[in-house]
Amino acid sequence: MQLTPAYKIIFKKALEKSSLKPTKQREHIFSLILNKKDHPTADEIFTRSRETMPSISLATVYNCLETLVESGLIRQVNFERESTRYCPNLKPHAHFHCKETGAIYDVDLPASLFDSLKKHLPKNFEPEQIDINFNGSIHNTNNHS
Amino acid sequence: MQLTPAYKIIFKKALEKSSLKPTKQREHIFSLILNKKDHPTADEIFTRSRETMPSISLATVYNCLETLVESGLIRQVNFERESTRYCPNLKPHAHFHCKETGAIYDVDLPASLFDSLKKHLPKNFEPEQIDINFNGSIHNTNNHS
DNA sequence: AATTAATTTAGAATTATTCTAATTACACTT
DNA sequence: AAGTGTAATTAGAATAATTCTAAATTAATT
Repeated sequence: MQLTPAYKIIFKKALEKSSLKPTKQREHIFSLILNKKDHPTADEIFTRSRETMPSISLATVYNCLETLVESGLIRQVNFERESTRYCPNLKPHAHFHCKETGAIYDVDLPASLFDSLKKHLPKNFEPEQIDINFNGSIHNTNNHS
Repeated sequence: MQLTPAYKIIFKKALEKSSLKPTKQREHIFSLILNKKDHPTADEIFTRSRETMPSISLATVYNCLETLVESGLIRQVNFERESTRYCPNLKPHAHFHCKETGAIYDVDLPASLFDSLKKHLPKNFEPEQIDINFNGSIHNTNNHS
């Protein structure tokens, strides 16, 4: 679980911009989220972290996730009131939540779509973030003969 | 806190479609949400309910809200992991959450926008619901001279 | 090495929601 | 009208994700 040199620089810069320190724990958690691009919960991240960093605590996982989000390195994803999930994809995209399996999929969207959404807001509404969440199921498209 | 005759019919039909009973408590909570179009939490609804129906319990409020949502009479709105809020607006719309005041505003959107969103899904993804949430602040547009 | 500030840690506390089991209400039969 | 059965309501306990607290550790700086 290692950051590539390129990501290591991004990581350090993003934290230093808010005068936060690039600690072992923060780097560990960031690399973990980057390298397995599902959308893990804090608790899943905690469990995975312990495999290679057995001394890390759950509180630290929560703390690190918070700082990574604040620094803009990862995003939070919420579906209903399920546990918050974390996502390293910073491109404009939506999420699809399969109600059967619980899996979450990224859905890339053109930036223009986000722009046309914004046009429907009153002029004095200043959105900072737009979350688009689909909820549904995934059909099986197997060919039965 | 009374339902209009027209809404009373809608209410009964929606529940009976799922063979649920149009009870006093369910009607009370539905009318409460309809008549004050903010986006109250279960606990706020509980408090307001007790003013005119002091014997109602919090569990009943949760139960009723669940059945109203299932029957399609109201919608749930979630922001991050804040308490779930409830919304009687069934037209296609998004929500804007003011991070300063916590207030939630309905933002009407043309159905066509939801359609173009759906076009970006893989063909076998079947969305049942689409939630669009803006998070941000509201600028003051006063004229200072 | 001493000082300071930030970070991590373990465990307690919080809070929204769900669960459980008992009671009540109501429609339908006798 | 009394009895039966099913659904709904109720109070309070239980759950689970997250936050808080206070102490311990780490790292940077004098």
